[in-house]
Amino acid sequence: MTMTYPPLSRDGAEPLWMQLMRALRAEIESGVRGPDQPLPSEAELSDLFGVSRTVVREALRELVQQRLIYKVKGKGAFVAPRKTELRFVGSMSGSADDLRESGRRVTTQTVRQALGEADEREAALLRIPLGEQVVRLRRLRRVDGQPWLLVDTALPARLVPGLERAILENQSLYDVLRRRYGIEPAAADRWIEAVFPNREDAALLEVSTSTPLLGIESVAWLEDNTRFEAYYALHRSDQTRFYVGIR
Amino acid sequence: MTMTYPPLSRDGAEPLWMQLMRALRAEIESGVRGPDQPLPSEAELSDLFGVSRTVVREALRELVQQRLIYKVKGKGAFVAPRKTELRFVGSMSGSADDLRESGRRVTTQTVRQALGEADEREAALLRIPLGEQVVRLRRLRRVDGQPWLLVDTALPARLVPGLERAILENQSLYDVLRRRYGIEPAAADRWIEAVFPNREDAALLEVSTSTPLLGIESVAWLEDNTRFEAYYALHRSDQTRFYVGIR
DNA sequence: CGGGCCCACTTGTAGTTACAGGTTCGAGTG
DNA sequence: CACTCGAACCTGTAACTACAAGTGGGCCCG
Repeated sequence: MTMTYPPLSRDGAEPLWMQLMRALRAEIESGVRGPDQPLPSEAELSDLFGVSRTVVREALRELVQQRLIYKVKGKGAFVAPRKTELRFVGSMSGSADDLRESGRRVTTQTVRQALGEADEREAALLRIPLGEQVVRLRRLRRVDGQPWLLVDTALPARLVPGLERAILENQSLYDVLRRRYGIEPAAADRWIEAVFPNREDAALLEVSTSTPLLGIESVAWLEDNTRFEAYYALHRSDQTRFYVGIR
Repeated sequence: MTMTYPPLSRDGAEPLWMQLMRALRAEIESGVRGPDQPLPSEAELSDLFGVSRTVVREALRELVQQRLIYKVKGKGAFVAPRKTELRFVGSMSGSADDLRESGRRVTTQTVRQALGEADEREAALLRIPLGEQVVRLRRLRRVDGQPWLLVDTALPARLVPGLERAILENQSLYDVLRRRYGIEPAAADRWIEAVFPNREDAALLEVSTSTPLLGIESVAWLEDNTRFEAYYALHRSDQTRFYVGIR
């Protein structure tokens, strides 16, 4: 299997290791090498591409981190099986859609809806400058009349002009984002913790301040890595549980 | 701020970069450097610890990946803001593998390990008849010495003969399942809730019975839909949060 | 006093060498 | 024939050098 590789450019526009990483990734994703098939050794790649082992190792390190390959000391580097790694395939949506399908009556009440300036936490999560305009939403979601979820959402105003005036009652925010702003979520990070609510949140959720709740922080982004939404949700888990599927 | 660092051991038991990474991480997590405060430059660290810049860069790279620091070209490395947000990557595994990679000392203590007959919950989750033999495990996982996770696992004895006698201390259960029984997890469902521990569990986790914990129920299955594992895990979330990446 | 440039310092990239430690496989030995 | 042991090969760790490229402060000049 003697592949012909495009030569690497040494004009300094792009690091050698990145070019090499791309070349190897393209080859792997093309499927030329099956799962668990070995890549050429570092020394061989070094010769093949005319670069130092430093560059080769840097490129392989990146591929390992992307979980496209794995390395075994003393043996070599191998194509990782299951190109779609097992991951949490959670409801990308704010869960409204899923619940609706289950035949329950889901209502969403907007408690607050306003323009504001990003505080430190929002700026960090959304990767925007401190003080940049954001649309803030505080929404209470009920299922069959019972308080379920209290969500504080922040979105960069630049991405969603006019959202501070949109009617969101009983709508899925993700639906609005998709239809009105063409926003297609690509991925998200979420952190889940067990917390107590403060007095105000407890009142809205109709629980005592000593009821343990799920606190869920989330940041979601587009294909191009633009962060478009950050939220913190308080989830009553005394009646139901938060579901995560992994496929 | 002239810190006194413990000297690095050169006996080869642990790579220099990992020792250095640990030393820097301990310092950062102790809080002596505030958020966005600069670390010593690579050259300074090199001198301070008497190692090459190679070792320093390797250690810093690891800390960047753990999101404890960030680097800016031409300026330096800085303590990342956001609290001690220890990373807990959720993939398929029981989290042991992921944590181990982050260079922390993960120990697993088997509190109980026995054969038994499936109760109603286990039978329903595993889709086996009531009373069929199951292997039950109760394991306590510590990270850097601190109790982290208490897991009650049930597996159909038919699928894992002899597991009730296997030595599981400090091993990843998923590793054992894979190597010894050829079990390859294909998917899983998980439900997360916020709960209080009972007295016994609280004692094991070294928290009070009024500390809110994450309760995680999980059932995992093979490609052919055979359920091979059901567990309920209690997760301390006062020190770290449960992370879910959605891609 | 203001502006621009240079220099010192920083991280990033790339090359080199050396050796440690794990894996594989075949030659030689009992 | 089985078994061992070493050679060859692999990745991991560590050292060194060199230069590119970004940052920031201070000095000099107009």
